[in-house]
Amino acid sequence: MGRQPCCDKIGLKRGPWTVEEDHKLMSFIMNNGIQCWRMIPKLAGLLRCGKSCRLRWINYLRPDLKRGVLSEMEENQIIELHARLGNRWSKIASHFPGRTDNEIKNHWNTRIKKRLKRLGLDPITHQPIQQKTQQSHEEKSPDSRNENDEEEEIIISHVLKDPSETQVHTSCCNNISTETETETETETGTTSLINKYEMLMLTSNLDMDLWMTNQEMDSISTGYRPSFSLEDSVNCYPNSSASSILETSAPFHEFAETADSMVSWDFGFNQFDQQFLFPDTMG
DNA sequence: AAATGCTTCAACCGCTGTAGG
DNA sequence: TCCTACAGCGGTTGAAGCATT
Repeated sequence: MGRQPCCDKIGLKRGPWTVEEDHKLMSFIMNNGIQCWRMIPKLAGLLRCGKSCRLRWINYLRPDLKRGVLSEMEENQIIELHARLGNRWSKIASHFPGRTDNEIKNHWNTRIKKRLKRLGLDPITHQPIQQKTQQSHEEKSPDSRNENDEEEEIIISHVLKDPSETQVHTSCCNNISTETETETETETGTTSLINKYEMLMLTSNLDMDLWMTNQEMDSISTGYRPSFSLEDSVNCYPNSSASSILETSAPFHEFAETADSMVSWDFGFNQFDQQFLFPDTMG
């Protein structure tokens, strides 16, 4: 006989998570860690399947998540990594501490894909769509070219570069500006999300000290450091309430200071997930 | 103000590799 | 060795919000 089924799917809740559910899941994980996703909804008093809990934690509740719009540099790095790795979102996400594969995948499908198409590049092969590119260039007289055109050319030449030229890429990314729409249009959503998160943190009776201690101990025992820089997170929201999260949450601030000394950034979420195992706190 | 279309992204679905029984 | 659960992954969906008519 094999294992017990993951969930019978009868009487389980689906759809968007409520604040109460988030609170329950977050409190449980903060205090007990993660050992078996199947057991978590039962132990936490949630009418969800373990898979749903896992997804909610990874994509939304994890305290090290970097919230807010992806930076220009991140976006260009995604393009480069996608050219090298294809649709391997988790691999790509592993290069962006605090970003989830789902987030990057969504960003790719909703923004970058369109951007590349607009630039005359095939989003799958990253090669120019020859006819269209030629045609569009012929249609434009030299006078009609604007700054965006120049910027697009920089991106095209950049994407077509040998992917191994990462160093060149990184420095060149700093000069590439994406569409101005991105910054402002997501501001409202981001602020709302941060406010929700802030409320969750403040209303949750979370043992952050225990959490931080476990993080510290685990990193010592495994030699692994968490992939997290709150400084980076704050940079995403220069005028939002994110900074107030730091101010009102001392453990986070301490964590940020610890994170400042981190050296290695290149590891995946698989490793990240491992650090949430707290064997000493599980029954 | 209402209707319609578009965009975004959280959440689900189904598949795969791995490992337990 | 086989069966099955589990974790993780990528593709897809649909609700909600926003923009346009």
